[in-house]
Amino acid sequence: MATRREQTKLQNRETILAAARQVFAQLGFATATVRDIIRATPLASGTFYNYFKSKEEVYQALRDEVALRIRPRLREARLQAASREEFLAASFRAFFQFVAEDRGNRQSVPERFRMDSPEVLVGFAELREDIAAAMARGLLPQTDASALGAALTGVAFELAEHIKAGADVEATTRFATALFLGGLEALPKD
Amino acid sequence: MATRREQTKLQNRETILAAARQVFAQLGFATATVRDIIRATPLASGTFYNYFKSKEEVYQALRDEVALRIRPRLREARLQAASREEFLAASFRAFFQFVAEDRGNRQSVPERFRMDSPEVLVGFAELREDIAAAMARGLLPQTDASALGAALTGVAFELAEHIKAGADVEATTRFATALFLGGLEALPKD
Amino acid sequence: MATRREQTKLQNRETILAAARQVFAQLGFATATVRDIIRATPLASGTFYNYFKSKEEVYQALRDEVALRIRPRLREARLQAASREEFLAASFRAFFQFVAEDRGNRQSVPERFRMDSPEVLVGFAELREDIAAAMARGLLPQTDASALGAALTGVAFELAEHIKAGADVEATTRFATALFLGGLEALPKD
Amino acid sequence: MATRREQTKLQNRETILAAARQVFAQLGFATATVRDIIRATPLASGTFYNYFKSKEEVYQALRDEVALRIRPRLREARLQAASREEFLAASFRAFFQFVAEDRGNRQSVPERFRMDSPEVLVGFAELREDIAAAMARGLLPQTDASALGAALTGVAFELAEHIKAGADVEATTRFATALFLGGLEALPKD
DNA sequence: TATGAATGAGGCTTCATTCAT
DNA sequence: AATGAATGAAGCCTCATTCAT
Repeated sequence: MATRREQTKLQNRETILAAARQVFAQLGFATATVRDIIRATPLASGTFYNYFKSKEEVYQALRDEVALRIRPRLREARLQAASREEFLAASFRAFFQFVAEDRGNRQSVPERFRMDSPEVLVGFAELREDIAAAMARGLLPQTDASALGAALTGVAFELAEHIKAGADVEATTRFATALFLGGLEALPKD
Repeated sequence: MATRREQTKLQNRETILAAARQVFAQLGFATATVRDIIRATPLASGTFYNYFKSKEEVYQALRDEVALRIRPRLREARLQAASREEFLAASFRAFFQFVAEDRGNRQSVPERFRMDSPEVLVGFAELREDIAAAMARGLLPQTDASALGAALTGVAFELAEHIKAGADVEATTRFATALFLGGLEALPKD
Repeated sequence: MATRREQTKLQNRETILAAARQVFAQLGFATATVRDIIRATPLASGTFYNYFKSKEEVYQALRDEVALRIRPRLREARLQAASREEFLAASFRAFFQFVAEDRGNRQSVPERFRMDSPEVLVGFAELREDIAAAMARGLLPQTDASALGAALTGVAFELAEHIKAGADVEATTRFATALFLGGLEALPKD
Repeated sequence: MATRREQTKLQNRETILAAARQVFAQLGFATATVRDIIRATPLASGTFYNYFKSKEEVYQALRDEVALRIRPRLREARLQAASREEFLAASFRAFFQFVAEDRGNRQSVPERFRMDSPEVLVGFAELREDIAAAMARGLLPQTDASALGAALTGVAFELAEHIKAGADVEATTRFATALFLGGLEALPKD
């Protein structure tokens, strides 16, 4: 039974997370303070600590949320791909769509290129695995998997900024896909 | 002869900048404090303020230094390019070499992808200009210049991490160059 | 039948007191917090306040318990004494035995020489009365009753530390008794 | 050269120590807070930390001061003693006089019977040594040195309370001396 | 009566900055 | 110009206590 109290608890947690999202987006993780988060909330300072032990912990929770939403989508896109084009297009599209959705509700990746949290690192690890698997499947050419991963990531994140600024998802996906489709042919073979 | 005094002044400025470089590299910009910088210095706390108004200002100065060293090299590489391949290869090589040099003396870009300082933005602007010029010159195909700039930037910065981790400059340059050389052909025309 | 409820109440009170004893013994009164006590309990924080208004009040209650156990014994020992030696020996023995018992079950006086709680003060008052009575009975010489009380108390408490550290009750009693037996003869008469 | 600044520094240190003395005396060590000390001072909160790292450190400094003043006096009294009576009387007198002096300027042993600081423990160790030496010299009878030390200490501290309350130093010294002079004769021999 | 989340005062400490020397 | 102590705002966090359920 979801009693009133339990509801309030969930609500408070959400309130704090929402405030943290906003504050991190505005100030960046390192600059933001727990106080800033609390101030962006109608709650008392002590209440924060009933839900999270520290700024790090909220951040973690936020990250987990984001990663939980995006990672499965990316994975699926990559695993289901039947052709090289699909592999690339589906991946970019999934990512850009995600960013576009977030554009509205500000649930987004707080900082441009803050890519060292555990969750994100797991995401990168998954990408590397999937690239290796795709190479094995013949979907991608045998080349430096690590460099290829970096290139894909770099282009994706950098174009994501365009998406955030209002660029079209499909057009951007086409651009990135074409770039790699052509580029992969030319890459030095391992 | 005011020279002695002026020398000391320059020296103190350098002392502070060196300390700041070290501290930012170790703690990151946001975590580092003015105190940390002063502590890494034989100078007194008040002295810091004779040279810089705040942590931000030292950071700025550091950025300027870096940009001053890298930007002309990039510009030159791009302007002198006689062919598409040279345009790409020379740019990537200049950037990766710069990063590789910094690898040693720790003068490096403190944080991964902190690309919002004025100096860096100027760098981006220059890139956009040069891409437009290259398109006009027929060196690059007519495509979305902004997206292309983003893709180049993304790949460059992301592969720079590989360089920092010890990857070979020439091999990495070849990889990035081949990727774009092939990719550019396939890009949707504007 | 309100008995069940009353039992629970008593039980909760005991639970809290036991936790407080443990916590005070470990952290000392001033360092210990109400939270610490609650944490050492299966009860909720609010419940504490159904039984005690504050940390001070639990402490008081604990004191009262201790005093309730030791004071009658001391009183009886002094009142029943038929000779000076018995007066001294029985008093010391009663006190040292009590301390020795506590040695085991950790119900002990948490802090060395915290002698300002009302209950303890009553104990001192009783001592003074009994000394005066003993002087009247001729059991003790006519001397400064207050100073004598202080001396007895000082020796008793200080030797109690030896008892806590494992010293023998009888030997310690003999020592203290002999000291005062001899000393009383020599005291300046009032 | 004692520049103005150095003087101010010394003065501030003294200001803090004085405030700490007062605060500890009033609230006890554990209850007192750094804030309390600062508030008893015209200084800013941060200034405290220019002089002491923590409450513990001020306390230590205070202890050292007290111990530095009383310990040599006690030592000398005991070492110079030519007779048993002198040994006892000089010791008690030195201690009671010290307490009496402090009565006025509130520099006193802050808490009744807070006898576990390092400095105080050194004082006890010295007492034990001196008792052993006095036994060797024949000044004190061969008996349980540790128990004797405890008895002396207990009587001294407890009677010190009388002194603080205004009792006469000489009379109290006579009382304590007589007690032990008589008592020592009667003690069980080792 | 028991619960435990919410509250906000208040503890400790570090920080950027000023300013007398 | 250099110094470094003083300042007090502001960070983090824990605490005692209340109060709706």
